[in-house]
Amino acid sequence: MTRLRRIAHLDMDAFFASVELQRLPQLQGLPVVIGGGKRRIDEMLRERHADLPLHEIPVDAFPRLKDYVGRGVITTATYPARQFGVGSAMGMMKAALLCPQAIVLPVDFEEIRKFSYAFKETIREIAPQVEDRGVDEVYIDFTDVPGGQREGGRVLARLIQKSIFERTGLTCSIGVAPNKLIAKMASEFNKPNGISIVYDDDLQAKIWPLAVRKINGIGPKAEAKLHALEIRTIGELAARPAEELIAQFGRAYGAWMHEAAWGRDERPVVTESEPVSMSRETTFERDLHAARDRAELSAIFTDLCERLAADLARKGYVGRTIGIKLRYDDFQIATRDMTIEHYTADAKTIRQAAGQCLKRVDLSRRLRLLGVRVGKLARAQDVADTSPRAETAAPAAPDTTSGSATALTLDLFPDTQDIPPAAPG
DNA sequence: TCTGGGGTCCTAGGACCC
DNA sequence: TCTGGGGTCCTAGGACCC
Repeated sequence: MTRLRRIAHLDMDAFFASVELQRLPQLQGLPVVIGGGKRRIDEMLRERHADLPLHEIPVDAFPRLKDYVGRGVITTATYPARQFGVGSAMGMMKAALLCPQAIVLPVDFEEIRKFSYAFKETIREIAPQVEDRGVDEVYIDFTDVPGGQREGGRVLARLIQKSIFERTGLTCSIGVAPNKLIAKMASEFNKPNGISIVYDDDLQAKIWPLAVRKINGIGPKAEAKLHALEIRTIGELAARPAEELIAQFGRAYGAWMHEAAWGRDERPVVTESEPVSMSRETTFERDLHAARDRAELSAIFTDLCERLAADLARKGYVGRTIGIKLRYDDFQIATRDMTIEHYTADAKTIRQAAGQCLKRVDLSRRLRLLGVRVGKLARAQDVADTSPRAETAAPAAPDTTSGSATALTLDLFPDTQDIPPAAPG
């Protein structure tokens, strides 16, 4: 029997919300959304109901969307919440209009990581070729796994679903297809807790009727442009000559689009990869101005650098390109970066370089977000010269640890005298 | 009262080198 | 006083994804 290439895409169902519902079964069946602000609602609950275990806290005690104030977006909505039109990436304020009675919970990253690790380990024990696509998604190469060919992959998919449920209590949806592109689309066909098997021959019947936006890699911009060309479905995309798409979208993207519409994708399942960059960013509770809110911004900036340095250290990486990101009140984004001579994971070095970058952007406008990024990463152990000392190693340099905090605070958002005051409003 | 935070990859121009 | 290519690195922005 010839062995077919069988690739699975597995997507956990409403992952963030489902994880919470493991601890809070009394919310089962209710509209619940995860996301939003930085307040620890679960901690508030625990304070107020310190005498009760989590699963006994009355449903009435949970905060509702209509009471929510803040700038967050929804990370995940339970299926009952989705009935109201509430979904991922929607602003909380808009969601509150659609479903005011929905319960709001914050993301518990620690818990999410535990469940993420658990379901991925479960999969690897059955099928070792797993590609990480974030906390709640993976690709799996079924091709050479025992049973991976039976019923086109359905038997193995069922085994994985059952094993994940037994270990975590969570459900997932799986698509199995000849490649990653189709598998990704297929995993959406029978959500939640579904399995969907697609063969090469199913292209016309199952893929071509779908909207072009269903292709992983066609986003809102490309979709709008395709619509302007009267291309709405994948079939309509496939009907256009590659040359036309290349003329419209450029050599690489146009050619890729054409291949995607014909269901062709040879990308392998990549089981290991190295990070390219790490970053920390934060959206302020209210827009801030470099001159007027200098102290506040400075403190936030330092905190971002320190957290980023801690991330790098914890994961064992150093980097050479240090950059900043701003989002202005009109949502326009500006980035600046610079590459330094020596790899670093040191908070002060990062802050110093990022401070240089800040001097090169317009700080007269109100800011909504500030971010710090380190790129050009290398493993700390692979780079000889990475200790914080090495970066500033003037032989006789005095230890400036105690005094430098002040110096760094002063040099941040420099020359603020030159910055015109913010427009009134 | 719209619109989070963490990533990847691509493009394109300029510097600089051979 | 005119005119090469190729290659790599750096930087800024943007599309897209989870």
